[in-house]
Amino acid sequence: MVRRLESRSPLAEGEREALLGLQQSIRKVAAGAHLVRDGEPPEQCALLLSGFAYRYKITGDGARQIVSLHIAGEFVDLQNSFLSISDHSVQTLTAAEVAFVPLQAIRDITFAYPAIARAMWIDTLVDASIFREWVVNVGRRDSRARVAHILCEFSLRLEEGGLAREHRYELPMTQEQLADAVGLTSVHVNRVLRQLGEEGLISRDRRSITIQDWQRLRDAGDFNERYLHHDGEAIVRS
Amino acid sequence: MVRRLESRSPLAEGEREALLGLQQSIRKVAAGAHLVRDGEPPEQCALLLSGFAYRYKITGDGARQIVSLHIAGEFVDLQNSFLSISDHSVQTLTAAEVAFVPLQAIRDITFAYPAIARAMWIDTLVDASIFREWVVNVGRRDSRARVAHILCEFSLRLEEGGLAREHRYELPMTQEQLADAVGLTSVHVNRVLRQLGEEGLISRDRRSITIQDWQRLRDAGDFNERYLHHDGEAIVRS
DNA sequence: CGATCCTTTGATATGTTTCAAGCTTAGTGG
DNA sequence: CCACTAAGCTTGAAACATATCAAAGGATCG
Repeated sequence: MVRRLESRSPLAEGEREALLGLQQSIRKVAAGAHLVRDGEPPEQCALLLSGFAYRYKITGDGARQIVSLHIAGEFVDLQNSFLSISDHSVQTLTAAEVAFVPLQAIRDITFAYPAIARAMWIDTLVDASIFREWVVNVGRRDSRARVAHILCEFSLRLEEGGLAREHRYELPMTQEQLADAVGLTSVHVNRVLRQLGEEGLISRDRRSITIQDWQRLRDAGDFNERYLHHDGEAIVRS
Repeated sequence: MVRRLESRSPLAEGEREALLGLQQSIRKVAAGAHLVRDGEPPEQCALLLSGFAYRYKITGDGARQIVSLHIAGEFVDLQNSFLSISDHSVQTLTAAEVAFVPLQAIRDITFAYPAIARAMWIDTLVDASIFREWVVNVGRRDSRARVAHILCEFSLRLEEGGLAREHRYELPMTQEQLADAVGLTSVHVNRVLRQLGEEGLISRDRRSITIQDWQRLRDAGDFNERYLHHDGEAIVRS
């Protein structure tokens, strides 16, 4: 599990063992549970073993902006691991299994094993790349493109994680949550989804999404997967 | 110079020397020069010694979104340092002095000195925190709040860098660039700036900004500096 | 001092939100 | 297992914020 994530960057030998030996407690948490709370000092670093979670911030007038979505196999919390106060919250979207590792253990292991530090660092750099793309999505694309873009992103990430096949996947988000991820209203997201359906780009059944025409959805969403840095090629070797 | 940046996290002894000994070439570059180009493999890591730069992406229909602004003393390029293809471009805003360090040297030094790796990692985590805040800014705040927010952010960051005093600073951006940073039109940014002026929150003279009423601008921009992680307290010690 | 880039302003167009209501689905307790 | 309830989805009509278009006025730099 842990290793799967680290496969982005060159794995070492003894380091895997160190990773596997990390002190951890595995817990099942309910949907809607908070893994990180804005304003509190992080104490644990959560790794999602199953389920979904999202990262969000609340504005002064109560609006929510979701700034990222996380799927099984991802570290939810390296972003906070060296900052003493969280600047955002993380909440589960579904019931989930989570491995909690004490932050101190993360700090120790990264200090002792440069290759592990590097792998985790790279993981946070990829997160940052996705944040940048989301700034663009929300800042410069119209509603149709925003929704199409995020559907493309989820499709690729879920397939990479083995959670989708053939451009079909379960997306356990309400339309309101989707709206909060793309900076729109749930009402408008609903209209856009309908429109994408009518155009034959996607079809939906409850929370399940099927991308019927990948190429056209990709175009509609101005989607280029480079920012996901998925291909092993995208990562440095030395 | 280099050390100043590293002061976020615990400085070590021999490590400073290693940092200062980094192979580098210092060059003056003109305004508008590219330090990083989208789609190309990064080869150097640029540290801004003076001047300003911004990070941006272009959408399929040619719109630009600026995803971050960088000021003297900041690493422009750690974000790419372990990814083999850049997912965005970086361009100078003004004439600037830049120290270029070969990426390989960065990779080597971070492998050899865990404390340096950690300091740089933290630097990229703070960048990521700012990206998140920008997602919120552009996704969930109206035009007035967006502009007010970014003016607050610049004020604090410039003061932190010794480039502003008393809430007064030079902001070497055109209104079009500002617009591309907040996801609006330059026309609309102009109107908002005028309005903020009329309300007595700011005053402008050419490219110089004076925040006349910090508290009210802060409120208008829904600004909370926590995400900047400026206070040394915000960083981990062990 | 001429030319170009930037700023400013007005009028109109448009995309998205807001408000409101009806409908469907999933969950819960009797 | 059905009935009830709450949550989420869907749709329409009107309001509003921001974009677009257009043109004039300033500033800056050879």
